[in-house]
Amino acid sequence: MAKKTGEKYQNIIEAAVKVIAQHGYHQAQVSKIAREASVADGTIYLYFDNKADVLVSLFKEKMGAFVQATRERIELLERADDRLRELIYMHLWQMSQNRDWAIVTQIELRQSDPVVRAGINQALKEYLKLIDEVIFLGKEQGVFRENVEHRVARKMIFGTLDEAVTSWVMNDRKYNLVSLVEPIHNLFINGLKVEKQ
Amino acid sequence: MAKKTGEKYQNIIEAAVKVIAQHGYHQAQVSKIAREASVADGTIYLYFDNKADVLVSLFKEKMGAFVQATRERIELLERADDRLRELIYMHLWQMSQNRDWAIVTQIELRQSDPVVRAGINQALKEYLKLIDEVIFLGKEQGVFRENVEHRVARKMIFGTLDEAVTSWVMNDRKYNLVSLVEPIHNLFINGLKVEKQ
Amino acid sequence: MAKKTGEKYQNIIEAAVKVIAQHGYHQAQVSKIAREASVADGTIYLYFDNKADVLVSLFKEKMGAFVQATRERIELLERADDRLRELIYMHLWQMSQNRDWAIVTQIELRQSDPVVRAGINQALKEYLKLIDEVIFLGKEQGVFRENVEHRVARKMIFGTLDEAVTSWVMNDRKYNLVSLVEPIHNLFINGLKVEKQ
Amino acid sequence: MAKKTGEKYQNIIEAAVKVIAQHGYHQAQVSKIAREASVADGTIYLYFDNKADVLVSLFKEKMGAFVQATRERIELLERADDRLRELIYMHLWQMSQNRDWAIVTQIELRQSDPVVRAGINQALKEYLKLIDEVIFLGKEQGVFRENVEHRVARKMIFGTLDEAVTSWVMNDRKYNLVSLVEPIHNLFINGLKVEKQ
DNA sequence: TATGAATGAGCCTTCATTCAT
DNA sequence: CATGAATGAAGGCTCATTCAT
Repeated sequence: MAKKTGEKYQNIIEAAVKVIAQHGYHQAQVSKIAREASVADGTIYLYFDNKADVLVSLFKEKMGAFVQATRERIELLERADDRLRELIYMHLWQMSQNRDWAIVTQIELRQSDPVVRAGINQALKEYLKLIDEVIFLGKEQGVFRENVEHRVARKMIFGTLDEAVTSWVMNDRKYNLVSLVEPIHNLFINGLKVEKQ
Repeated sequence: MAKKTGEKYQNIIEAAVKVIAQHGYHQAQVSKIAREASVADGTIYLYFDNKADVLVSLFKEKMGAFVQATRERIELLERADDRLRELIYMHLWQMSQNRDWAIVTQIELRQSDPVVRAGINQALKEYLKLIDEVIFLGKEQGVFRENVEHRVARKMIFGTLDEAVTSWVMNDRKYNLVSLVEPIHNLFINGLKVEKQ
Repeated sequence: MAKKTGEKYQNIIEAAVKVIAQHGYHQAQVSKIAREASVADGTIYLYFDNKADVLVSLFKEKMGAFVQATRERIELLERADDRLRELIYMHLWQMSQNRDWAIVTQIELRQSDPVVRAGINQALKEYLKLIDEVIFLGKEQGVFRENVEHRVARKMIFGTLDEAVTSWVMNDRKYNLVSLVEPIHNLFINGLKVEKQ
Repeated sequence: MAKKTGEKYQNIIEAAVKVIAQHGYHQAQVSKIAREASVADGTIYLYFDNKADVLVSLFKEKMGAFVQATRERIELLERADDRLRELIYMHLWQMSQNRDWAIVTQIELRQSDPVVRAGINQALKEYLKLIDEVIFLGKEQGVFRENVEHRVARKMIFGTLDEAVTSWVMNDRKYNLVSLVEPIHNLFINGLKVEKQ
């Protein structure tokens, strides 16, 4: 039904990101997005099934690019621990590069209704799969412990990065997010404990 | 103006948790909460300023008890690493004990509007402070590394636990959440890396 | 049912005048009047049938005193034109003496619902009767023209005074209302026309 | 935001007059007005900012036409006393022509809240200005006395006409309002006093 | 394809009144 | 007589979606 291509399709998605970032999820009415995209309200329904579809599509498009960029970069590296560092870097760097997107993904889109949430979670799986791959590789390479539960490690990696970005956005991005790459990586690899002498 | 005590006050909060867990945030109308609490709609406004106040109060009450219970338990232990394990345990155990509360806190309340969010974040700070205390203690005791950034560690601990519970709720609680205590604690303490022989 | 006497009865009426003058008709809730009168909400219903009854009683009490005071004063005078001047004077003087009452009667009570209006109109009749008496006397005395329609003259007298007070209240009582007595009386007696030489 | 023109705009205003006249101000819900105008509730908000705006617009539209029609008619006449008679005639005639409008303007709209009142008073000023013009002209022409306070005269003229129409509406229009033109005019011009022989 | 005017379902909150104490 | 906690009905407004042009 909805033609999910074309210049206007992209325009609408960009407009939605901008409007949500600027006015917040609850003030991002269809008509406001339409105005920002310089189309009529009804035109949005030629490209999307409904408002939720706009939000899910937006997340999928952006998240798809996000994951792909990350994957391309980490696959240039050999060792799993280096890949992990690169994944952390890409996550924080990409978020810090796009102010609007960070606000939308960390704050605003979390207010959305169950339908949108379901779509978002679907899109997130691709990213979680990427994280899993790094963990599995690390085990294969003997770089990560065999007895690490990969599901737990995945939660730690994603949960920490997510919390880091949310916290950074909520604190009005007062510090350099990328500066957290090394401390986070260090913590993931070495844990909290003091090394035995 | 609002009398924030009494049996009805508690009833309304319990009713709100139940209704939100059962019907979702966007279907938790004041009248539905009132019916569940066996009071008239107007009675809610004798105890709360408005609907947002119900939600914020609910979170503060529950979160306050959550933090206090956790604090009481961990302070029985000496070592920071044991306290961390107890904190992880209490977090996961308390969430797994109360199905409704887990749904409300991990899924539904995140959809709330900025006013509610602000109140929630305020209440969360107390918990983050508790996590910080454990980290600082660990450094003092020489159990955790001095060079660990406590803000980063705090994000790791909270982010991981939060993600773990969310994931568990979203997967319809198919597994035992408390079984994650040891793997998570192990990961936090030892990190991913293989121990040198 | 309602016991329309006693100290509290008076207190409630005075409280109602004060609250309405201060907060406006639409912000004059029963509970606010009760608090001002230092009684419980329910107590009001021991002295009045309902809220409308408070307002009507209030108007009747005050208007009764208003009319009686006016009547007593004008009956001291012989000539109808002097009585008319005194009536104008009493109307404007009494209103200018009691700020709250002027606001209540000219602005706030006009916003009331039909039931209250009906009660007010009833109470007003006594005053209109007094005006009529002056007109009839004037005709008898040969001071006022016989061919003046008394109903029309009554409307002129009441309408003008009413408009004068309303206008004065709405302009924040910036001028001395009593200074209008002579001009108004003059206009009533002589009309607009230039006297023939 | 509100598009204050078009056929529907007029329809809604007419519907509002009808509904208010028929059911009273406090029973004139937006949905009732919408039904009467054969539009959806929401459509009203395409043409008006809110309910108060409907009422204020209604008054302004009607009052504007009222004043203009009166102005056009009186300006055909030379003498100020003739103009005054025409103004009285137009006031009473226009009111007696439109039963609903008379009820709305004399009874129902006076119950409105402060916001609406403010809008109404603004619109009334134009009419008071017209009355002033007649008074000034009369003085210039030597038809009215120079020492008549124009503000007082204005209050007499408006107050009397307003009271006459209100009284007529409240008495269920049992008599012919226009029959009051001559007596009122006579009273305004000649006053109450008996002419000296 | 594109438009944008029209639709109408849905909900938080107030406050006059009651009645058990 | 007096209290005041509890009741519950009622309505203005928003905004995603449609459809005639």
